[in-house]
Amino acid sequence: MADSSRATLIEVADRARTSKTSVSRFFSGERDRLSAPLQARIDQAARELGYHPNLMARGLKGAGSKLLGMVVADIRNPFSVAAVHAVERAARERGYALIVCNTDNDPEQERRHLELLAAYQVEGVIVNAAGDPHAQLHALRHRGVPVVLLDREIASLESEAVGLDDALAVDLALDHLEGQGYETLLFVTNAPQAASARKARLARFIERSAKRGFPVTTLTTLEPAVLLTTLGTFTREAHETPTAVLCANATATLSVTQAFNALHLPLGEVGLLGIDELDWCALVGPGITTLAQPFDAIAEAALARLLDDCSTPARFAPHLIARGSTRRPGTPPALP
Amino acid sequence: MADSSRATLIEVADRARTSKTSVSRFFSGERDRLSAPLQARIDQAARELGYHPNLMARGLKGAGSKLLGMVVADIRNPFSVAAVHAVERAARERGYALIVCNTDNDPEQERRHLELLAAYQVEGVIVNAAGDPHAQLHALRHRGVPVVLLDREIASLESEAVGLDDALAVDLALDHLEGQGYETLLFVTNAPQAASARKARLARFIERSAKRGFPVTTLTTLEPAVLLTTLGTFTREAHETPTAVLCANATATLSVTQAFNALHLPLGEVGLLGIDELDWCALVGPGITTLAQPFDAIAEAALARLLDDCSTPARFAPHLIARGSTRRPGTPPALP
DNA sequence: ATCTGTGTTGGGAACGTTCCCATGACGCAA
DNA sequence: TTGCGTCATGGGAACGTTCCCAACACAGAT
Repeated sequence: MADSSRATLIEVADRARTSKTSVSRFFSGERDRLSAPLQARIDQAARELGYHPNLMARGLKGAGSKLLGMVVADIRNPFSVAAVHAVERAARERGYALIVCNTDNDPEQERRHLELLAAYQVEGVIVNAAGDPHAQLHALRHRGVPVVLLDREIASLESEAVGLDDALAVDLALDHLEGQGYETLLFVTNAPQAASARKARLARFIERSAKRGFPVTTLTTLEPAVLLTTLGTFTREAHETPTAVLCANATATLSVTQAFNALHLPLGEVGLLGIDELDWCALVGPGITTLAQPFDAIAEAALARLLDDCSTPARFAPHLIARGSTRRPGTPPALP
Repeated sequence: MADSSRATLIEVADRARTSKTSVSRFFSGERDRLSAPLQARIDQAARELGYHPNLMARGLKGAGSKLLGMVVADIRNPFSVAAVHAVERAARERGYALIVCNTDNDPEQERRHLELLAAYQVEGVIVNAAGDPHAQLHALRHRGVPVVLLDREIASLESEAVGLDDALAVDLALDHLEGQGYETLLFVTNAPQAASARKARLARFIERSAKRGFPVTTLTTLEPAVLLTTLGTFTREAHETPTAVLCANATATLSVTQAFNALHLPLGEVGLLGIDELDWCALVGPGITTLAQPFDAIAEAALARLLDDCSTPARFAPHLIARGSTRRPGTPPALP
């Protein structure tokens, strides 16, 4: 049975003694237009032949490919993993498959991948941009393929971005750190470059810090040597007031934690708060306080924009997970 | 310019005053069969029209779809992330795109995804199986679509598995732990069930331990409550000899580390070694010793089997990364 | 001068589907 | 009876490619 090597619509039609049109209808949701006996015959014939529609052929002839594309800047980044997971899940629930492409932060790869996705007639693309491939994105858009930007904006397509509310995230972080008694703050991020979320967070930090009248200290590299010396002098110079470090994202949190380790900085006495929750944050020393992103909501919103193009909210609030790294010695645990 | 909304082969041909055949050749690697002036004309016409081949159409007409499918059991598992990253990269280098599907360990999803991939005419499938979808796999195989199993074997397709050399990994772990002076060992894994790698590692641990004459202690759940009590009594009862815990994979390492934390077990004094390297392993206490998998080699081998079907080695040796968690107090650091 | 080979080009038929339109059959109002 | 919607079905032309085969030109060998 089930010689499934290549059953086609026509073979099913022949076996069910009907026409390809009817079989096509049967498999593309117009089943109710067929009489009961015919439906039964088709169903049986298809089952016997192990028939499954060829989605390439379907995609060719105008009908939707039921494919979505997702381009991520670095799939090993925990942020991307969480995002991919959430998006895949949301897509699946809507009957779409997801082609995931990784660019390793290479704009050239990004361009190539976008062209590839276009070539596969995807019905929508979610981009976590590494560069600024506006040519490719506009081409897609112009073809009628909707595009949603995740976490990183691009100047020419600003309106379509979905992601964390960066300003709010920084505000929450500062409120928490201030509430815990930290006064001198250092903001650490990897080079902002084209990544708009990093830029937005950095800008907000500078703006808010200035407004509070605190000295504004930022570091925009994760280069280990620089990080070590900066962190070293920062904590030494400011040691008369409680100091803390705010990390702009998962990558920064990892590097900074490594630096804390190398310098034997006492977590908590020197505060540490990271944007992005990671599964090891609870494990290091007294635990690292983080702001977690609501990925399911973000993914859901991205798909809604893509497919239903109802304009769901685009910016989401993070969730504070308070741990020991922002509890100064002798201070009671923060209330939940 | 670049009204790329839907340029087709024929439009390019018309504009270049030639035939679709020539344009087709130009875009499918037979460029050198065309005279230089013709090539130039086609190139210019295509560029002006912003033409890109429609891969759906190409995939339809027998020619390869240049698509590969990958089904992973849990994309949030660091193992899967590393595997996906390596496979995507290797695939890209060979000119293939990768559809990544996540099953969240649900056999039903797995079946669905395999059927989906078949429907997209993928040219090969890499499966990190959650269940035992042998019907779907055989159907694919029978259709001429090669299948490679990653990390988890399936009884009926045993020959095609690629992954870590589980027995060797356990042996290396035991050698290292023994060399560091640990005598009483506990092996922790999530429930083996259908996951053959877990089973293989567990079996090897039992076999080797028995051969050495040590008591064989294993735990096959990561349920926090059970883990805590087991770990507690294990370290208490055996405290006259140096004890250590061996974790079967990344997930186990995470859970066990959490338990160590909760119980305030001193890392190193109680040994800890995990199979699978994780980016936070260097950060927890004195660092956690791990056995890293050579993902690039594994991915390369998987693709080689898939596409060139040369039978490259199927089992790979892990790489020991010795850290503080397997260094007993008063012992000098292990030699590299 | 004719034959044969090689290199370049084009025409037409697939591939498996969807979709437009045509065909009957049937029931019901005129 | 005729006329006319409605329902169930089928035939054929797309969709954008690739690939087989034919055609032609031009070289060198006979």
